[in-house]
Amino acid sequence: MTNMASGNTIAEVASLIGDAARANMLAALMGGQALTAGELAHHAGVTAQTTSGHLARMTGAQLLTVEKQGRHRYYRLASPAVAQAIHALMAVAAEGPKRHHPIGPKDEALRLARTCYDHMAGRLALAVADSLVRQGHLILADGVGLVTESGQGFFCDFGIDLTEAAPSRRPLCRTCLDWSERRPHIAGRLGAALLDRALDRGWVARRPDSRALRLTRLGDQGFATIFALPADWREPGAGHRP
Amino acid sequence: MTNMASGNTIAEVASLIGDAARANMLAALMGGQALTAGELAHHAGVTAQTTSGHLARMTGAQLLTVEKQGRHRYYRLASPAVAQAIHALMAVAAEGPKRHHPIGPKDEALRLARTCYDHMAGRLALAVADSLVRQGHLILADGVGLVTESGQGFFCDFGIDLTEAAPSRRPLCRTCLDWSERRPHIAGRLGAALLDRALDRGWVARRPDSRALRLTRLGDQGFATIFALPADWREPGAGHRP
DNA sequence: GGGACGTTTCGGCCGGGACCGAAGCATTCG
DNA sequence: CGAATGCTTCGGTCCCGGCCGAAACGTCCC
Repeated sequence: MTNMASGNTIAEVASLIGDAARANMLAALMGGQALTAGELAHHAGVTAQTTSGHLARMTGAQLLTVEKQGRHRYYRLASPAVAQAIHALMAVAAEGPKRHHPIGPKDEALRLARTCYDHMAGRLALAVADSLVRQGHLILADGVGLVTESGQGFFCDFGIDLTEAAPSRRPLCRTCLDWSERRPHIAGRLGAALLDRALDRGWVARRPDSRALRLTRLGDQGFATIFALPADWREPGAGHRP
Repeated sequence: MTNMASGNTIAEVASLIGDAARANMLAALMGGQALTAGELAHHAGVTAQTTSGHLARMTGAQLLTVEKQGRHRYYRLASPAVAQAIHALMAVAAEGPKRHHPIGPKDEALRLARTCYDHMAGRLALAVADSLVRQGHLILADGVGLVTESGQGFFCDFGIDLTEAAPSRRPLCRTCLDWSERRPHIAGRLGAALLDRALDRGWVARRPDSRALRLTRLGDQGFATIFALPADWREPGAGHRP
């Protein structure tokens, strides 16, 4: 009974995530898009009424935010902190049972390029990160990234303003351990901005019902030239030792 | 019903954490020490039988590890990933309700110096981090830290070998958002090593039943001279604008 | 050996909450 | 306006799991 404070609220949060239906909804929202109550019900595999209750509780606890639009209600994760917590739980869940590649061959598209909350992941994201490091635009070490002098210019040319006086405490460039391969890709504000620009330019497009990203013909060229990707970046092991 | 894989195991993990009694035990273990079943029962405020059940489930799910020693059983967090997940959940729990300093004045010792899983936190840790940055031994930015050339020497002199060819993928220097103040302190392997050395040298000592650290007379001197701490490092706001 | 202590197992109680069917609002469209 | 659609509220069922008392097991000490 020393300091029992703050211990119980983490239990509330965790128990909210600790239900199969809700966890599935949250995992679906890790895609970064806002989803309607109906879509979330579908992801969770429960009826609309049940879903409604779940969503009410999660928004009440500030895990989600709602935005009503016509007769739809769009839900999204309330903050990067929530995404990070879910990510951390996924990491723990993945390391428990010793099945390292049990996910199956089904989702090759996911392994190639997908969204991870608000940034890109998959081999494309790894190739981009490797490339930025190789060109000296980014120093990637020990779980973080630092934008170099030359990087500032590069990202600015690419349409990303990094100077922003940071009203938010959100880190500029975190890294995120990739789920398919085992190497870090770019997350944080920089990661989000990269995804935004790539979507703006039509280099990648979201798929309807999946976190996978479709690499367009335009993007195929664009990434290869601007980021100077190696020819074999689609290969699973590429980039391990340049 | 797109990709429901992996969603349900995170629910299992989260639901394990999502119980008040278990959450209290885990929070207690965030101190980094191994604790006996009895101590954990005390922290959780439930009987020994109940605790036993909880601990069995958590070790079964690889959240905890046990080590039996005589008639005691020592439990600790099974991995840094578990600690990180709990940390992330704490962050979410803290940002929900808008009470920023509700914790109370009681635990001044905690605010001054405490352990956070395996490294130091509190104003002492902040002062150390500030100091290392000021002296150019460390670059702290965007949620990560990089050890500079001069830092390599400094830490080596202090008894920390950083060269270790990293058999573990664990980041050398992560940062961790401090709970009392709002600034980052040093975590990761470097953070753990700093705490170890400080304990070795008798600069700080663990308190019996709390995460708070006691700063010894020796440590008072030691930190001040080796790390060149400013005179006012004990003040809550110190270091904000050097 | 006997007794104290730490921990686990068993059995039973009981409450919270996940779930669904049916009905009630709200919004959009014909 | 009425019908269709998306979502919520209400009422009721049911089961999972947290909790404790009692008792067994293992370990240390005298």
